[in-house]
Amino acid sequence: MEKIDKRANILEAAEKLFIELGYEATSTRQIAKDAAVNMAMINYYFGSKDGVFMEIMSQRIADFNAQLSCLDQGNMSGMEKLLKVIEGYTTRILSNPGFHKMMHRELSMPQRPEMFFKIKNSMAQNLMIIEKIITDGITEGSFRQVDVRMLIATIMGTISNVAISPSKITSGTTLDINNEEDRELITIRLIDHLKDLIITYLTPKNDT
Amino acid sequence: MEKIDKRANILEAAEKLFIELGYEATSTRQIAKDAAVNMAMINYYFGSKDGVFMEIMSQRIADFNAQLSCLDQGNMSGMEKLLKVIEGYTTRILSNPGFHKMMHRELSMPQRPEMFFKIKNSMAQNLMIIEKIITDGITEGSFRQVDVRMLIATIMGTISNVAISPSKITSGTTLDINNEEDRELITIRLIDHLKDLIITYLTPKNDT
DNA sequence: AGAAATTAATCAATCGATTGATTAATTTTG
DNA sequence: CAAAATTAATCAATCGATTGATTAATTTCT
Repeated sequence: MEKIDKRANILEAAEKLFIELGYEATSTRQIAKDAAVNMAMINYYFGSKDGVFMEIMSQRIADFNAQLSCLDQGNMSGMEKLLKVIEGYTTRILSNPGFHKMMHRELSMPQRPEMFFKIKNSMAQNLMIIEKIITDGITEGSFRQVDVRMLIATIMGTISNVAISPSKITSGTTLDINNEEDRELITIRLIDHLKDLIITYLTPKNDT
Repeated sequence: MEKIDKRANILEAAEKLFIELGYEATSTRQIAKDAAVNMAMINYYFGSKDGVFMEIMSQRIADFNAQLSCLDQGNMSGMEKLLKVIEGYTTRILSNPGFHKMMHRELSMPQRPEMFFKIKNSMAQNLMIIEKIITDGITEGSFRQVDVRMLIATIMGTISNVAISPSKITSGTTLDINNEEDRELITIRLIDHLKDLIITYLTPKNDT
């Protein structure tokens, strides 16, 4: 029988190569080879190399957004909401740092405008969720007055930095973000740090 | 007379294209065209496309390190030192966000190992400067006890995020990091934010 | 100084290799 | 048998690099 899903094979092999080599440096021949599939299958299933890329990105982004859209509910306090969202983002992004790396790379080369805007909009959407929570918190006085956009850059930037930068740099000399066990430890450590940072920074000072 | 420096022209045109399109997507033909130079001049002066890229990166990195290596001196307090370094980094990186973008892109594709390690080492060096300041501050009790590496990820990540992400996302709806005037405003805003954040986060709590 | 020799700079043309994509033929499946 | 899936072979286009020839500038020799 050995019925193999060639379509899925292509997606899997392509994602791995795109992450590793980037879009341009990845050839359709290499994708076909790694997927153990004839070259023409790529165009048969996805129309083009671009089609493969779009499919991968769209899937992951949709998946990402779906898992995060259900985080902001419930009658929690502003701080509880914010910490919950941060924890969700961190866990989600660090669960697949390779894809996050690829996404950022793509965002830094606005060559495929369609994909560029898809990523940008996805980010903007997530950003607005956080922005609303912080702004509301400031309005009702439970948060200090801060530069909201810059604070969001701090949150997102910290997560990205841990996900993308060579882990030997970020997390110390021993941990490797590409190792599953280490990644769990890094994730916990990052969440703890962000919580501590946000609580310390946003909690109003009790003046006399 | 009109003696033009073709070598410099090539470097300038190439950097612009590398930033905009990425290494792979930039053709030597386009570089030659934009530099108003014959194709063969690229190989004549730099040996190869890779040679051009290496030259650009090496120059910028050396320049960057030179400008920053002189920041950590003087008999300032730990906090003063740290804020000074952060201000220096921010100013320097935001003065050329395009290059920073390209550097991160390159760091996410370890295809040219030589360049990868050059960038990595440059970053590691800068990282160690900050780490020492923070660690010393913690030891002597002027800083709170925090996860140093993660805090560095926050500092670097925040700066990178502002430099790299589409500015409409980071800095609000009106500012554009590619506009010179806006960039100045963003730089000031980012420095203010980081100072506020770091001071708030690292200043020991005055318990009862 | 001036002719001769040497080096540096520049060019058009083209190389072989590789790219993404397509075709036409074949096999598998329902 | 007909539709879908798969293959090998091939397409034009583009890639980075190199060639041999030509011109401009510099150095050497007398």
